[in-house]
Amino acid sequence: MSNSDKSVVGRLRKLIGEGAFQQGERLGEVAVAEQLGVSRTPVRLAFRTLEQEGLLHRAGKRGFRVREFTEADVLCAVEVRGALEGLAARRLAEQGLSSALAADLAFWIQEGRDLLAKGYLDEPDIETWGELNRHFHESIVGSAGSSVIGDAIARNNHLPFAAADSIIIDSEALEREYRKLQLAQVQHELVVQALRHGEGARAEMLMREHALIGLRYAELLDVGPHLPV
Amino acid sequence: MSNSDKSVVGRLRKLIGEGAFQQGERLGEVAVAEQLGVSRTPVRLAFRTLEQEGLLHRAGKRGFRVREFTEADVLCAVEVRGALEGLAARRLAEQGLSSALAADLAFWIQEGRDLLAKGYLDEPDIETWGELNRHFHESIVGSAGSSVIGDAIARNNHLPFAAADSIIIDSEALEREYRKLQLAQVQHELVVQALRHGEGARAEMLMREHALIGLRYAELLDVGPHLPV
DNA sequence: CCGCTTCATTTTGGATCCAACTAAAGCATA
DNA sequence: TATGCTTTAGTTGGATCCAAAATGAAGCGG
Repeated sequence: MSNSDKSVVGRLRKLIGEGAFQQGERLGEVAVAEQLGVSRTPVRLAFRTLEQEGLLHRAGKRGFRVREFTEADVLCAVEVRGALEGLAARRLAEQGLSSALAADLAFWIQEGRDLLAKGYLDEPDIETWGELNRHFHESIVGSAGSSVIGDAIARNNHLPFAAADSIIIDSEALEREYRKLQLAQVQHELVVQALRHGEGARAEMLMREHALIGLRYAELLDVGPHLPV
Repeated sequence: MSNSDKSVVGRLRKLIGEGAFQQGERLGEVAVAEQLGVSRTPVRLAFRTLEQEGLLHRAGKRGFRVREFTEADVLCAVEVRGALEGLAARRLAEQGLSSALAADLAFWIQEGRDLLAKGYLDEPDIETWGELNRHFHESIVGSAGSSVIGDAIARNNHLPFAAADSIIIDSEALEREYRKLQLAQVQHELVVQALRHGEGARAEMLMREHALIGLRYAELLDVGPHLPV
């Protein structure tokens, strides 16, 4: 809420995400406060927030430790997002798309088509895709009839590797990323198709699969064929 | 971590759950601090925790408001738990049950059978069922290979109506509750059966359905037949 | 009469102080 | 030498103080 408060939480989140602290390292309030140049109070507040976000957890009776993540945790966090976004998609399909939402989704679909139409990817496209991808996912989750799902996803997304916009990993291999985004675009369009037809189960499954694109699609794309789109 | 800190969070959680504050009511730090007889500091810490738990949310640029819940939110929170527990069950089925876990689950299944064997329910049984139900669910979620799912469920369970042990609502109508627990027991046993056979999809769906028992089964049980168990 | 600006009150954020508790080191004794 | 107790340093929680920001009201001007 306040500038500094947010900034302390944000800066710590960033530092943890960047691996500035060792996994499992004990964080003392005074040490962190000095490192960030603030007093203990905002750090204490931030620790509570970060604890709930899952980035820190209590170390016995005193202090906090940096949460350590295994590969299994990464996969699990992605699957959790898939399960939750899938739930949102199912609910949306079952309750029926409003025309406003249908138009909204169609707009982001078209944005994606436009982005990919030129047949390759360059640096600024990554940011553009991130934006439209975020809008697309937020439109679906935000229209599921309750903010509870969105909140759960937001909390899960605090794990740095779980967020939906962590698709782009390698900005060096833009050709592979282009093919990945082609697949993502196809999945987006299929999800919208399912939503339009009220196919709840299909929308859910497509969304769950879509969540895995950042993890499981890389090996396919190195050797796989180009998609005819 | 500290007594008072936990107690402030816990007391506020309880107060909010009991509806001591009006939905959407603005909570001032000083007011709450005086009401609880502590200084502002622990209240400020507690507010951050409760915000992350979803019980409070920021009111514009100043202060927090009590989160207001609609019926749709309640249903959604239960479905979220179902989706997450279902995910845990699926993963568990796919990775295979350890013999230790199989024994553990079998134990809680047997506890459930013993509890229901006498053919009716009395007051202390409610607490007993709550215990074994909690153990059963925790065993599954805690063995899914990562604490990420469990954390997400724990955060969701902070919504007072979403937790798995909020099945028992009406301790006046013990006969209906007995039939509800019979169904819950059957579902537990079916889940374990699916887990044993590695039937991931079935385990997931059973778990998701099981989550709805507190919401959607009441109307059935008023008029429905007794189960032959 | 309406709108903008300014001021005062209220509320929150940050810093500091003190007390309580924890963990570890050191000492003594068996 | 090992075990157990005591002491001590370090860390965290709670309270209070001060400053900054925001909200609401009052006053001024168009």
